[in-house]
Amino acid sequence: MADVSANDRILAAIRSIPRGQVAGYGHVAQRAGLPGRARLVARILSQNDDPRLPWHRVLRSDGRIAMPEGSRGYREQCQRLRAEGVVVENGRVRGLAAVKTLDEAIWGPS
DNA sequence: CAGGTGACTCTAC
DNA sequence: GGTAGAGCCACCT
Repeated sequence: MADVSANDRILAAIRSIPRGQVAGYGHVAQRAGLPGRARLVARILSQNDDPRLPWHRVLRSDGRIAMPEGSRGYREQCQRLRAEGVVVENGRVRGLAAVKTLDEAIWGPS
């Protein structure tokens, strides 16, 4: 059990996302040491139970909300992002490119 | 063990 | 920028 569960690593990666910032599933997965497991991240979030987990900061590679429009989580995510200063337009997030550029500035070039 | 599903990603048209 | 097809991994029936 010496290894930390991938689940916890993913949660930690999401937790390390600064407020007002957003990240992609693939990005989070890679940061958690699980390249290509973006689907796993999605599953974790769908099963997660932690209300203080900034899951709303996790978006798709297209910078879009990762759920059906009109869904309850969809509205919640959109509202929370706006509350943090993130610009959301038509289910899409603006400034995603800036995030990609700052991704190394946030987590470090390693 | 096989088949189906999902808060995904990539490439091609 | 949108749509379509294939690839991917973990979980459920």
